[in-house]
Amino acid sequence: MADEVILIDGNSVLYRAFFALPLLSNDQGVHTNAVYGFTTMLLKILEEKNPENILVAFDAGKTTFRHETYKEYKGGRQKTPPELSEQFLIVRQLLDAFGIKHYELDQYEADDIIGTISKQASEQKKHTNIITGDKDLLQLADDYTTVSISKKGTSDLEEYTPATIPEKMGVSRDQLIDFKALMGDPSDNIPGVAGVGQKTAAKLLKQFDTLENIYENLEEVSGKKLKENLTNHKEDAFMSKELVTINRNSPIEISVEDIVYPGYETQKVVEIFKAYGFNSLMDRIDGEASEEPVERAEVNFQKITELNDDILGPNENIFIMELWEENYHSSDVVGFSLSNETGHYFIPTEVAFESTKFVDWLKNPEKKKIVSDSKAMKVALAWKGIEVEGITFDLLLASYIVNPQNSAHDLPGVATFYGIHDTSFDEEVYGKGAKRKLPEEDVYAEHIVRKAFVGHQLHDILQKELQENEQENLFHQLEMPLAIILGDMEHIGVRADVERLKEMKDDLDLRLQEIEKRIHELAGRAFNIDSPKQLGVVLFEDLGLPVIKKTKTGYSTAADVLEKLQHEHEIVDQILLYRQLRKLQSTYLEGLLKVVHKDTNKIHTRFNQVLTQTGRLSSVDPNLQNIPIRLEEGRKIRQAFIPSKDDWIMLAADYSQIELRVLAHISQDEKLIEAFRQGKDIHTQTASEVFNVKEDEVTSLMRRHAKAVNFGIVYGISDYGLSQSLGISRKEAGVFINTYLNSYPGVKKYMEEIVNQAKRDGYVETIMNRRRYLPEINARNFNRRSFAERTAMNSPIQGSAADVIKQAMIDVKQALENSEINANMLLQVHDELIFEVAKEDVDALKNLVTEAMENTVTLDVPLSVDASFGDTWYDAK
DNA sequence: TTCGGGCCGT
DNA sequence: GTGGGACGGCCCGAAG
Repeated sequence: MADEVILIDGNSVLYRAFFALPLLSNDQGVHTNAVYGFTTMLLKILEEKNPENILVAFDAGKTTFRHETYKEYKGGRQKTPPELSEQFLIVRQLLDAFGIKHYELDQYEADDIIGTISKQASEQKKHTNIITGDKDLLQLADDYTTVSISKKGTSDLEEYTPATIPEKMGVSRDQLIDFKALMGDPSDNIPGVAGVGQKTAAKLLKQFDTLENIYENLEEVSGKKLKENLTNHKEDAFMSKELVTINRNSPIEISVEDIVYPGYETQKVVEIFKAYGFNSLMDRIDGEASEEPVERAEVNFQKITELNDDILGPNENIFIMELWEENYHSSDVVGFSLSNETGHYFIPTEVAFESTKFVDWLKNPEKKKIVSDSKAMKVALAWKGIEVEGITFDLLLASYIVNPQNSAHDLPGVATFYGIHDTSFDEEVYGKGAKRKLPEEDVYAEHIVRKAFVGHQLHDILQKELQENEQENLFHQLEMPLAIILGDMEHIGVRADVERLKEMKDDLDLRLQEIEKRIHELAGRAFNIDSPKQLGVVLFEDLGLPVIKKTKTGYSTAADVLEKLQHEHEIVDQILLYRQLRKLQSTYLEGLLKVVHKDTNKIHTRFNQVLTQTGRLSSVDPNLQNIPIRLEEGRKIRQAFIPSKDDWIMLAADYSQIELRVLAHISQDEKLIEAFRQGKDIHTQTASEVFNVKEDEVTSLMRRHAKAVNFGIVYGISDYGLSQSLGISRKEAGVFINTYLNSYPGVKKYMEEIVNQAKRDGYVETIMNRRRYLPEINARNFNRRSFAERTAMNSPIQGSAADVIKQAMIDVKQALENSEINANMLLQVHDELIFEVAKEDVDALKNLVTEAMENTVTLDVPLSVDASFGDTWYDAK
């Protein structure tokens, strides 16, 4: 019905939404689930009801006039979770953005405000709809007033009118107050009459109509016990009645006329939705208006045709290099932009590279450049033979350090995150997919200039946040220098033995053909083995093998399932072999051949430095951090990674047990520290502790189990996870874990403390102050909370290990530059570094690298590095 | 073009 | 009692 008065019980709706929805949070770790739920409901109401007046009422505070009647009112209530408290502020901001009035009154509850306004409205014969999650408000229903209760805390509303209440509640509208007075309400600590519940209360009211009548005719009440209870708790009953009666004459200072709803301004709502990450709700706000472009600052810029000393004079510059492709090893340059105290400039690519002045400016370390993605810029320019210097601040990298959970790691994304809307997204300017193309120069010139324009603001913001988080060292001393080193490694590349790759591929082609033929024979028909769907039909329908596990879409044909079916049918082994070889073929042999640089036979990966939640790097195009090693067949792929020069060889140096050593250090567990100090085999040592035997009595099975437990500890253990990896029951796994934690009390204490710390601060930290925010650490959903808890345990370990090797890379690089050694650092694979080195320098390099890696940081346990070399990566083992 | 299943690494 | 190892990237087929 249009033109209704809408009255919303803010507290109740927010509470309901909070407990109904998973604990969402926006990019800054602010919880938003309740506000989100509230908003979906609000939008629905605005869409459906088109209200003329609307008010959201809130409870004012802890004490109310009801506490004068009964000081235990609402006593014993659980404290409002802090994740919810913070949302009460947000929801008020949201209402302001919508232009919706909200109101609270000292000493009164939201119910009383709503009761008073709805009384006014009814007297004016206005139709009113009350939205709440609390059935107590049903007493306000009348001929003009409908009460809507949200079901399960969602925006699903159930409407109650005086006509429908008896059916739904078992008593009439007029009896609701007496009903509650008899029953009481444990959640509000309202006593009611002891021994009287819903059924008895309804029965009594059916017979006597009102509370007063019951007491006037007490002798007619059936049941001795009940009569006794009523007599003994008469005071409770009438006090309860007083408590549950909504005050409809509260001294509010607003009236129906004051809560006229003018409609919202789209812009304001868009902003708040963006701020809290309600992207999915964007298209529900007024369609026409929401397409209005955000008002952006006017940016006047100059297109440069000739560089001069004035423009290039200043010492602080925001400098943007726009690349067309993601892969900066091969990308064209779209253009440059520059913003400094003299103005904003677009510099076309040709103008730039033909200008000696500009190239000199790039190379000049005195000319300070604040950039976005320094590694991309450095590598792209390196391919053109230019060594850019003077990069002092990488906006993307800083954004990652300050907010690793923000996945928008391009400049417009970062700007938007901070509420700056003066840039467009690349997709908006260039299009995406097949439609991606370069627009008119004016258009992309402005786009690129705008990126530089917002750089100043972002620089200020990020600098401040780095400082507040005490992450300036992490940023300036670790990540910034590392970006340069990684860029060098990527640009140098790794030489591939293309002939060897081709040989292996041809060989595999033949073998795969044979296996495929054999599988089709065994199946009795041809089908696509690469299709899990078709394979599932063959195995579980045609051949009738037992179904062990299902996936969302059908039968699971994963390796662990197939392994259990090995004895059922000959085809299973063939499929496992096929899978193994097919993986090598497609991902590694064909995959690597595709990315070998034609002229140099080198492979140039890109390390993503701003992606992982833990601080590790990742590697793409190709991923050189997952080249096979476990199975010999796959390991041979490493024979195709060779030095780039004659008489050079490959050297690999890896940290031994770095994560467990980090754990020993962080947890300060005495036994663990001692084990590493004495250079013990840690898995054997663990087995000896957990199984309570002497070290020389540890069997290989014990050691295997202990190793799995150690892994589990590092990953943030769950009994289920361990049971899966060891093929034992969950119970047995649980016993292992407990025994472990009791053997290493320091570790146990760490695990408990880190989870508490995460609950308190909302984040955990590494030894170098790298943060990970854990918004779901207090989630009520077991699953989400458990996951966050494991993450809290794991992230400081994995992340600190990542810090250590990053620092080691910087130290190694520095030591190499100070030496006469001819060598290149080529790859990082989480806990190992790969080099190529002139044969005569190999011993020197081995010493240098081992020394640098082992001493890069001082922990309370020694770090240990194993280094080995050979003619190929394969042989460096 | 996007998603899910599967599988490679630390 | 729940659902469940941590962090990634790339291949493929199938669906949109």
